[in-house]
Amino acid sequence: MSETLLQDLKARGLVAQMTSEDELEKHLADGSVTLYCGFDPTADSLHIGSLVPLLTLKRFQEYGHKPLALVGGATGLIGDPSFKAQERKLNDDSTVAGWVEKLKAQVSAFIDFEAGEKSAEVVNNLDWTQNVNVLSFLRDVGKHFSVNQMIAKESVKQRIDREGEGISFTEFTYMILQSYDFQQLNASHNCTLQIGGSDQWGNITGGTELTRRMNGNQVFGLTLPLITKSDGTKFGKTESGTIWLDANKTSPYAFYQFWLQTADADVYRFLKYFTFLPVAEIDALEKADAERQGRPEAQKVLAEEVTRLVHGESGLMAARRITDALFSGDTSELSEQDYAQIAQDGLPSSALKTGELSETPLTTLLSEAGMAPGGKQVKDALQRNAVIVNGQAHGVEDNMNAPQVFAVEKALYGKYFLVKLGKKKHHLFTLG
RNA sequence: GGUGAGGUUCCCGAGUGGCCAAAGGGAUCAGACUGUAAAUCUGACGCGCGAGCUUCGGUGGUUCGAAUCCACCCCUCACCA
Repeated sequence: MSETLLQDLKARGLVAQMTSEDELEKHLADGSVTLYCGFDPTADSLHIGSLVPLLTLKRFQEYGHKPLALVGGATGLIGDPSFKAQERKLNDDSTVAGWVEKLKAQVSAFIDFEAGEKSAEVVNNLDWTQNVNVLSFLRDVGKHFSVNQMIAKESVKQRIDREGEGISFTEFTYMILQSYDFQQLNASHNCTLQIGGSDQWGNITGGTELTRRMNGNQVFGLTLPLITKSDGTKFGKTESGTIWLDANKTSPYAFYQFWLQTADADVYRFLKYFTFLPVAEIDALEKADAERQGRPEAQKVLAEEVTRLVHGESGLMAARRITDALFSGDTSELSEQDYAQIAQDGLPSSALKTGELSETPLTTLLSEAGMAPGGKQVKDALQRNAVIVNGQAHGVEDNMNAPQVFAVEKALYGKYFLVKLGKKKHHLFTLG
């Protein structure tokens, strides 16, 4: 690799801010550096918002550095106030402890633990926080923080300035805890770099400062950009909610579809953020797409690359299998095995109880199957003939006609009904 | 503890006795056009196929009638102590 890591990161647009660029460049060139990134347990799975930092740890490792993934067993109990509009509810400690275990496993999938000197490690800040004595913490650590400076941080400013909001001492202290993590990791692992989202800048610089004061060492910080979408909506959410990394919460198929639906205006940027394809290759793809009329290739490349990174080759194959089946237009050509496979691969599916059909309107049936949040949406689709069962469109007149719509003789292979609501939502009903 | 401002349907936010299932915006969903993209236009958007049913922090009350008035309570925020 003739390019340096920092050059690559910059070319990808992955650097938001960093502490003293020249010195960091020199430091990284000097040899293997130990760096860390924290992930707080705020749910039982990470979502794609954490993907950029995770992949960045991996990028560092590929360039010969040693990544530490910190799981916030302690900080997760407090809650990071950075750029949060409101004070958050505290989660109880057994819940957080359970989440910590899940995150550990998830984070581990992205970095290499068998890489000699640069082997990754997972650490938990509860380990060095839980037995700290309040008084010594206040005297040894707290003394290094100026409340004036803390209040001035952009990340808490809106909470302090905004009419009608406030910040508890608990959340206000979060920054000190995170700073303490950096100082501890510097002492125990010779960790000299922290990376994180751009919202973490205040917390990270707090840590570099504390480490300098307590350990006398110069350490560095680098933040990654906030992922934005061209249409201004929040990245990582869809109609069905958050896109999680856990295959049980977001199936590889749904995950693949998420990336496939990326807007043209975002897709090349996302390729740089979320894949390991060389920047030159991405630029070439963009050029090729622009020259060719019609549908670009980029979304497909993005979906394949990211799905493979998160769910592996088998997850990707499953996602593609379903996608090909559902969007090729002609689902009647699918074999019986294909249907069995589709359900197993992650397409939402449910059993159909023939006995209850006469009592159940389609609106209830489909919304309860999870195809729509309420019967109203199904009704709306029915009025537009947008409900398609095994290739046949149905309108409102069939609403109370479930037994006919789902008549056994119409089932494919005697048991399957593939229902399509609108253009993108599919559900497989199985008799029995 | 005191003073002030607040708590409305996913979010923001109007509404101060009937015309309120509750303005407007956002988000979301469906349709048209497309390329499973964007933009645009159309429709939906408490629940219910429907008759209808249940909402405006909570509980009681006034009234023919309450999101709106009264009492008490809970919660949030700001400032002061």
